[in-house]
Amino acid sequence: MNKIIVVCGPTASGKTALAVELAKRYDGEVISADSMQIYTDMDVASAKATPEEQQGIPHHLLGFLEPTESFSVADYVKLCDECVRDILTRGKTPIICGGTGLYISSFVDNLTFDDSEQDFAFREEMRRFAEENGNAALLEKLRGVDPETAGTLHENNVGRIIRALEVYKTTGHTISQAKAMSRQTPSPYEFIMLTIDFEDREQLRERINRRVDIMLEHGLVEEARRCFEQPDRPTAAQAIGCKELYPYFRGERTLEDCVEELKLRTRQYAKRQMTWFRRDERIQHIIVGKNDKFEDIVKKASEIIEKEN
RNA sequence: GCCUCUGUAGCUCAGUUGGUAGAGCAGGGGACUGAAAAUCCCCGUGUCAUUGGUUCGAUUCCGAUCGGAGGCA
Repeated sequence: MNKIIVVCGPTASGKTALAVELAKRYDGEVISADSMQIYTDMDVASAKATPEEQQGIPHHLLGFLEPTESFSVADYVKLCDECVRDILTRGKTPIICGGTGLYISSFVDNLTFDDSEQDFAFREEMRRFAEENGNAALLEKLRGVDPETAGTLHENNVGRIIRALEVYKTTGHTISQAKAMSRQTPSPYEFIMLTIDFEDREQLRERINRRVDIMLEHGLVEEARRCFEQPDRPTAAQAIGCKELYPYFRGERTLEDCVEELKLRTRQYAKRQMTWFRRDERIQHIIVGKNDKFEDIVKKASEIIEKEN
């Protein structure tokens, strides 16, 4: 095996189990590609592989950062690369597994991020500007310095507009230029990319529902409460499975209602993930039929891998 | 039993002074380069409960029937 295996797909699709099984077959180690599993104290909500699920296979980039810390794609790409090098040096197969499309494609495309800083004060200033003058005015501001990017953004996408302005302010070049520069060298690695898809969307819906129920049994409420009581979590607070329970902690809604909301939000998230993975033509789809067992999925994956390698 | 209100998109409801209807949510599709489990964009034909009547024309007015809610006995 001289290629890197990537296992992506929507939440609750069974990526973790598949990655571990593939690691056993191809002498691999798993590198997580998940923006929430990087954190400590998010084990249940982020569905981090438990020691039993890991089955002795080494897992990287899981739970190494305090939830109060912020993190970015740039950090991810750097850390992921370190893991890959390390694993390859030891003669093993890296298996990248996760659902954060941005992280995965940034690594696979070997994006290079320059040293531009994040300027939170500037972001705040721009946010206020938009509130006072309207989103359209903010977009016009961007059009003045980077018409190309401005043309691709909708005025309501304030966050992206601000980011584009921030790049210009902190680096002097536009985000369009930065994008072009970030793609100068293709990845030195070769990848076999797999995603798990379902014949019928209802299958995934059922898996999601079942998984949320299991999370509750595993202490999701207590974990979410810790998140609720520690508000200074920049990224971690966005985790699905935490914020949906806040109305319950505030006494505004019943736990049952919040759990329904959580399932709904998870389904919607899964849909966005599928959109992401559908777009990338390098990704090969493993279609899971209604009667397929885990072994069938592993078999389909192995066939693709053996053909590609 | 009588009276009142009500029956419109999967759900909650607008609306049409009579010319076959539209929001939110859900759902579907899409975008995505430093907080991405986030952020944002696009997509609305449905026997207007059923059935008679009035009318050029009824989802809209009138009657009956069948659901639902409330009130009085």
